[in-house]
Amino acid sequence: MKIATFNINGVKARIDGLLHWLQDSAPDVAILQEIKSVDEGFPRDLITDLGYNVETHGQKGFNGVAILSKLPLEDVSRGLPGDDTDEQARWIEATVVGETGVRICGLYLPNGNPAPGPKYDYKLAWMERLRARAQDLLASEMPALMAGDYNIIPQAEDAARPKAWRDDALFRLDSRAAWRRVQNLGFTEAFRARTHGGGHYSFWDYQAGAFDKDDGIRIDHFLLTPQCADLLSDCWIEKDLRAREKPSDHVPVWVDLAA
DNA sequence: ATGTCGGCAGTATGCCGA
Repeated sequence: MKIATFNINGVKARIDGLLHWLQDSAPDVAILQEIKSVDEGFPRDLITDLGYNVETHGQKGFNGVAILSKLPLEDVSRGLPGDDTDEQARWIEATVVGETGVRICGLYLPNGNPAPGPKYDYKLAWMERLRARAQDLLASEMPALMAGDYNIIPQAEDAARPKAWRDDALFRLDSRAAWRRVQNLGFTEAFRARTHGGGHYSFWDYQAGAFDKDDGIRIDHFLLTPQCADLLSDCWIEKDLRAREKPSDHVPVWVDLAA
C-alpha cells in the first residue's frame, strides 16, 4: 500500500496538478494539508471520479486537511483532542480498511513564526496535544501512522542552510525537543529508517529561486508505530514535482507498506 | 541584495499566513 503526504498549498489553485498527480503517481492513500477550503468547497466529485474516497476537515481561507483513499475509510475523526476551543483545522484521522487495517492520522502542525510569541506558544501547546494523542495510538497496538507537514526541521542535515533557520520556529531548540518527545515515545521516522545524510528536502520557498539553488528543508514526515514500522518497505521523496508548472512549495513524501 | 504565492475582502489592491 503506497501512502503519500502532500501539502498542496490550496486545492483551488492546485486542482489540475492534484488530479494529474493522483492519476500518474496513483497513491492508494493521499494525506493532504493546506487545502485552504471549507468542506463544501472541496472538489470532491473530481476526486471521487478517480476512484477515491474523500474525507476532509477544512476551514475558510487557510489550513485544512484531507485523506483520500482507494480503499474504504472507517471511523473518521476530525480535530486534535485536548483543546475544545481550538478552531484551526489541522488534524484528521481514519482507518484504511485493507489486508491489514492501518490507522492514518493526517496533520498540519502550526508554523509557529514569529518566535517567540503567541503563535509559537500555540505551536508548542499543539505539539504537547500531539504527544498525548501519539501515546494513545501506541497503546492501541494497531498499525498506525501520523503523517503531514510537521513544520519541523529535525536536524541540521535536514536544511541546506541550517544557520539561516537557527532562530526560526521550524528549527528552534524547543521545537526540535518537542518533536523528539513525540518520536522517542517509540515511533519510527520512516525517511530516516531508510536514508541517511543530508540533501533531502520536501519544501523549497517560492522566493529567491530556492528550488533552483536546492535551498530546501525537510519538514514533511511520517511517524510510524512499531506495528506499522514492521510493515515499512520503502520511503522516498517525490522531488521532481517541484519543477512542474504551478507547483506547491512542498512535494509529496511516500511510504510503501506491506499492508 | 533581491526575488513568491494563495486566499480574502470586495472589485483594486492591501493584508494575512506561510
